[in-house]
Amino acid sequence: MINLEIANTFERIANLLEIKGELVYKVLAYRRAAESIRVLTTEISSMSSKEIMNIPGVGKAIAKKINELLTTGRLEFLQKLEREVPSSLIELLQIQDVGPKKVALFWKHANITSLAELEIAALAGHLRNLPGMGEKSEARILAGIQVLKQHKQRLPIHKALKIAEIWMEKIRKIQHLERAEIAGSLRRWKTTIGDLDFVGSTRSPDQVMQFFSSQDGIKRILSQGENKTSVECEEGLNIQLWLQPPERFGSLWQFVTGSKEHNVRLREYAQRHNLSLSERGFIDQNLKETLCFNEQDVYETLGLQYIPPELREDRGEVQSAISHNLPQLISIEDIQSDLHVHTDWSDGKSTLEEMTQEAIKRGLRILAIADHSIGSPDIDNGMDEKRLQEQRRLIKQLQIHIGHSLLILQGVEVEILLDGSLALPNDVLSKLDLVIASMHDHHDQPRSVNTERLIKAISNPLVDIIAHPGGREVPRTEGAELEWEPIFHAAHKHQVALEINSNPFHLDMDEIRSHQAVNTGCLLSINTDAHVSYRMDNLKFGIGIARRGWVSSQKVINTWSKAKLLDWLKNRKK
DNA sequence: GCCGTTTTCGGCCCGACTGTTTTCAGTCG
Repeated sequence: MINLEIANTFERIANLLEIKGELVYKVLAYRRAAESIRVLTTEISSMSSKEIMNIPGVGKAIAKKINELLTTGRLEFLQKLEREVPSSLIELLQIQDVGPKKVALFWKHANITSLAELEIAALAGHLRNLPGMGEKSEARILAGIQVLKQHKQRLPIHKALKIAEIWMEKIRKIQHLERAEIAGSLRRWKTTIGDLDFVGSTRSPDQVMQFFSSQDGIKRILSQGENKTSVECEEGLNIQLWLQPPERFGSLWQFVTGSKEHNVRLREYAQRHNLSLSERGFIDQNLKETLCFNEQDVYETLGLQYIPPELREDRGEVQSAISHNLPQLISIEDIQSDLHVHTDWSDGKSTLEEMTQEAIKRGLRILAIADHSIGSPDIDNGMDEKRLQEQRRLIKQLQIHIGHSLLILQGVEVEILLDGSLALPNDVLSKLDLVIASMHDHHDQPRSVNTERLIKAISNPLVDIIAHPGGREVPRTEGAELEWEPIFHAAHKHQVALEINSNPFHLDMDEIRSHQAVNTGCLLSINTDAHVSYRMDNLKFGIGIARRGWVSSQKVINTWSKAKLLDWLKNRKK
């Protein structure tokens, strides 16, 4: 059983216990354990019992359950729970404004156990007579069911960012608003975004909220107050605007940026120092306030190192900030090269010249052209020996033409075949400056087969980078199932860099794998995989993943100088 | 159910908003 399955099991237990009406702290304990396990960088099945007990949020009782899951694949506790509480109730928790108490109410007072039954009851007006319910609540629930039925998924980050930028512009034009910023999971660069959060400072909150909720593009107002207003926009996304006066802006921005789990951890730490922390600032036991104009003031008041938004997920960042031990995260300014772009020589839309000009415009020092090889699925004009030679000649000419500011390398994205061999022979690959290997099909093989296939490619001494190792395509497929640890060890041993692909449809490896890879000693490469010149702008998404994965610049070969990178390429061929 | 710079027991983050209520429970982030 893999970590994800174990984490999902505990999440399921938490949901069922919550509906059953179990003590909230017990529910919370299962949720915390589930989340720690989900982001663990080692497979639990390979851990000792002592190591398992060291997982944050895992104590005696949960460790015992993990052990039962690992040895039998089942859990008696969960099976008993499922006999008591219908599991079809869990999906009701996804409805807006429906929590565990309401679910239990519908179940116990109206014998409702599914989404369909709830909708029928709401349409028939049967919910309004339940204790604590009324017509308005019934209508809200019906609206919530409609939203859920529209299959509303979290948006990929690049789409959310586009919508957010439009709204940010609208919001900044509102009068009496002194400052406005993006917060929430978008500021933390999460791969998918559920809703948009904005924060602002003002002394006239009523007027600002009035302006905000009367903007074009709003479908309905979910709630409106002077501190917080929540609307659903026409794109189907919920948008929140939070306001505080300027002297409280820092604590507000910190709070709304989240994550919730990070904030809980931070507030617990504040409490141990006899301070109560909220979006309004700090308050001590004598009710004396400490206000935070800037976000940094929040962490400084607690004596902590400043924690960048991307790390605020309660994955040990507070502990590291206490000991002033946070990593120096990579930033977009550190990047000197893009080592994986395509041109119209294969399936790209831009020419060699256009890609080169774009790289110069972006201040890059090195650009590697890596068109698809023959043998790649859905590519009609994959590169073979002859066309690679031809392209090489043109690259040389282009290099002379543009001078020394940018070094153009000739690479290839060679297809990893089903048996792990490469689609081009070694004597062709050895003439190139850089070799990227990747697999684009047959992801549905068993985990061990996929793993072996990838490791065979990694072991080829001519391979420098493995691109998008898992092959996920958001949201179409999660890609190949892999045993990551042996892959990391092989990549480390053969000094092959693993890619963080910045294309928002890939973002592969993800942040957890990236963290794990670096911990195993692997080198990473962050590339755009741009198929048209302006897509080099996607780099920011790859950087977001790396920063969320605690990656510092030394581990990323794209931050290296020309000399260092060329040295590495030369030496590893030996 | 977890956990400890007052602790192996008694806590466990905090405020905003809504709706159904006459003072609060539920939900959310």
